[in-house]
Amino acid sequence: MEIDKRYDPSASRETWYNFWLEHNLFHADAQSGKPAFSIVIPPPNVTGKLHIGHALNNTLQDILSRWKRMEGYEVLWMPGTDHAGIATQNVVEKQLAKEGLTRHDLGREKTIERIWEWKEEYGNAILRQLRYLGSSCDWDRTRFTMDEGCSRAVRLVFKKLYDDGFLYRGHYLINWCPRCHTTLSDDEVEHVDKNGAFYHVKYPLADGSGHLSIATTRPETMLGDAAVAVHPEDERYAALVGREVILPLMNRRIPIVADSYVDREFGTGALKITPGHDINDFELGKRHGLPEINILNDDATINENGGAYAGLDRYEARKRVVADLKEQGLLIKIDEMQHRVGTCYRCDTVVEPYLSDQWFVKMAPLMEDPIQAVRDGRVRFVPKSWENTYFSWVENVRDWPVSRQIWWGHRIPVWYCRDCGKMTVPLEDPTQCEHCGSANIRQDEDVLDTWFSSALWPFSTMGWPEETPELKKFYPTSVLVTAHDIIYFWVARMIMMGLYVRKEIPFHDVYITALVRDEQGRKMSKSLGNAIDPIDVIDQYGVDSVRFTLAIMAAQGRNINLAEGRIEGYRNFTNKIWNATRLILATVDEGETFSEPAEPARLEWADRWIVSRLQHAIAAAKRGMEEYQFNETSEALYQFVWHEFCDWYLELIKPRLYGDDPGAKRAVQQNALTTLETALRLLHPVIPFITEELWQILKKLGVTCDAVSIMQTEYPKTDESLIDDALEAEVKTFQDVIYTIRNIRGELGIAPNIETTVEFKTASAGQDDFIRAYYAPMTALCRINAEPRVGMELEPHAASSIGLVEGCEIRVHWPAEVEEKEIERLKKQVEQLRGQIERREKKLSNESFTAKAPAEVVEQERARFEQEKSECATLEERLSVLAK
RNA sequence: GGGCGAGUAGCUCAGUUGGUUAGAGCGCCUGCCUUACAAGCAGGAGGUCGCAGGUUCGAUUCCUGUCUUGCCCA
Repeated sequence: MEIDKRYDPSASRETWYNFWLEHNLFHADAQSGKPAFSIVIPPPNVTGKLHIGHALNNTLQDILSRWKRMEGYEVLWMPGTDHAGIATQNVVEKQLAKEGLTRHDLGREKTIERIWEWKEEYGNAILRQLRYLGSSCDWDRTRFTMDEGCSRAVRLVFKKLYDDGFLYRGHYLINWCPRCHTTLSDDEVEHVDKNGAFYHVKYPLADGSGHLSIATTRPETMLGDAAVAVHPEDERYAALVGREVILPLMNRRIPIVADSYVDREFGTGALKITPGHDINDFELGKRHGLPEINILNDDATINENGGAYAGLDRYEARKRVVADLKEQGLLIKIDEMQHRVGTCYRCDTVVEPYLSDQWFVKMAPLMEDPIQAVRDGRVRFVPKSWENTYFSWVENVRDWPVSRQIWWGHRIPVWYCRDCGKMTVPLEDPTQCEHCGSANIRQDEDVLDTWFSSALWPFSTMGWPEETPELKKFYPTSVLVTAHDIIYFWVARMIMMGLYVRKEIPFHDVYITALVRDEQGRKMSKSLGNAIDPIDVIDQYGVDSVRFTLAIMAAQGRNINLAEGRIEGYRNFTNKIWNATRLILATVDEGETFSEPAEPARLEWADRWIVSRLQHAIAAAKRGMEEYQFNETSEALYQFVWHEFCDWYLELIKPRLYGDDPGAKRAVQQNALTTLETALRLLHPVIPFITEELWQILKKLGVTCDAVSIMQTEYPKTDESLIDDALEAEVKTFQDVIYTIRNIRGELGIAPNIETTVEFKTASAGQDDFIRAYYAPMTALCRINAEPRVGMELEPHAASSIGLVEGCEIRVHWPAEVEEKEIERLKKQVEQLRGQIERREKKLSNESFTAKAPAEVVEQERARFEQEKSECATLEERLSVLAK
């Protein structure tokens, strides 16, 4: 039977993904009697494109899902997207701009319609890309944060929070993006280092007796200054506290206050206070009862409070302010300074602290239970160290501003009465004020932060508030797989909402993946051009190779520095599996089947050995899966398939596969095929496509169970009775003999196609038997003379090299001209051995070692020491014969 | 300034009750188109495990300091 010389991953990907879909194999049955395993996908932005981080994250979720299915669980992997308020509205606004329109030209309703249209047409590209990756999500259940069910959940939770007193409206300083025209929560602001200037300015004392020097990086905000603050224990300024200065340019009298917030060492030790435009000043202002003066419009131009500067853009205003100060002789100096500037995480515009009316969620009381849930292990972070990150946020949590001044999203369900001024927060849209009955009401203009709906995702996707079969079966979910950068944004808030709304944690485990960076450890970004596009590399190397690479690199660390070369390396691995199968199949006749197990009597040591090794591989793979050590699983399987099954087993059985004993051939085919089939099942969660393709071929041969797909088969279990430690040790010795002979041949440059004579001067009768028993495979694996020369009393042979395995002298004969090479080789080995002997001797003569180290360690050392000494003596003797 | 990480082969990464000669992939060198695979086979070179102390019979591993570096926060 013949298959192609190379594996074609792209054809395979399409064929088998469609096959799984046709057979509905990803669908989770909420009525199933099997134990449940569930994952909700971290919903990617509906505008998103699959990047390598998604590829990693979803590969791992898919590995877990496929593995658990094979372990007999009813698995739900819930897919979906989030509406990504700002990002999505931006996309459509850009479209409108091309038509010369703004959203205000269109109006709210029409704009939202346009966004829906866009979403329907282009929105779910990323879900198609997840299919490309092989994700076994239950697509029938695909959800969207703005679909009817999720929106209903948002509405209910909002009302519950309001009724319970956890929502309030406040005039607060928030982060404002002047470009997106919206509020950002603290964690949507990224801080970047920028080169700026540090301006030293004179503020004259009101009584004309001199001036105070203040220093600022943002001189334009002085238009809104409400005070100057100094440290209460700062002797330089002690006499000035309580007096006033004249605010330059504005000619306003403002007080000098004392507050320990001020850092005496920094700048001049005197700080201008602008409560309307700096969060620390805002808090300081509250303490001192200072006015909050807002000098900005929402597009970051100066408003009427900025006097002569009204109408200027903030940066233009800065220039003018500085120029005017200079002209008036109030500018002392300008230093260069690096400082951190908050920018919008979506558009990189510098954000402004801005006074605004916002809805806030009171977080501290809601976070008490989430803190406890992680403390007592109801929710477990893997790796555990991420708990620190979680705690550092939840224990210092600030109230959560949930208003967003955009149109795309869940509109805040609050109506204000123009007559009585009270608020109505109903479940259904109202026609009148519930307090005074007036119809003169208006709905809040803002929408909710996208993360508000994301926080409900684990239960809103399962049909809450209905107590659906899905909720009963699959909630709480088993594990959440996500990256560390959204522990604040998302993970903590899901735990909070789960506990608040359902009195239940949303998931048991939180597996935090590493971040994928480029090979130099830099963030992958469009502007650097260092991003690896998963779709590109899937097309280039095949999806299984990409998945295997991500899995084997998914150690529990912080970063994965991904080099494309590694994908190529693991592409070769998939091809290796393909060709191993090809080798066996080539020996199978057309129409032949293998539904019977091999007859044990016809099997040989090599067969029992590979089966024994397989048990170790199964155990390692399972351990890795259970502990989220996907790299361990992948590594163990790679090692087994390539370096044990292919390198040794297949080489060892070739004589039988190609031989003329039909009974032996059939038995070894059976053993090889079942071992291969087991390996395919072990690998399936990681590399689903090639394993399915090969498994289907084996199925036709009757090697497999009769399941429709490898997806439905059982994940292999270790059978302890098949582990044969004695045999494994014996084979290890056999391999050492082969390595020794190959090494000598290689070092001496004896060509592989030249047959050499090798003789074995054994150290015991048992060794004699061993060499004779394994002699035939030795001839095949390292081209040695068919005639065994074995014995304890062999005469020395002049033209030969010596290698030693467990005291047995292995003499490889060579033609005279390699004598010099042999001397070199021996010298190198003797030198190495002497070093080791010296080190060990030192150790053994150290009395504190022999006295304090465990007896078995000392014994082991001593045995090795004796062994090495005797080997060294043999080689030295040989060297002296050759060198004379 | 505070917190959390990282530093192991030329590159990218593994490495736990502390104990042979520290591993893998890629790259490199030598030889092979050996009837599965040149995306392959066989052999080889390459590391004082960032640096300095400490604990220990013994440290890549535990502790302290230090340098470099990444991320988060102020």
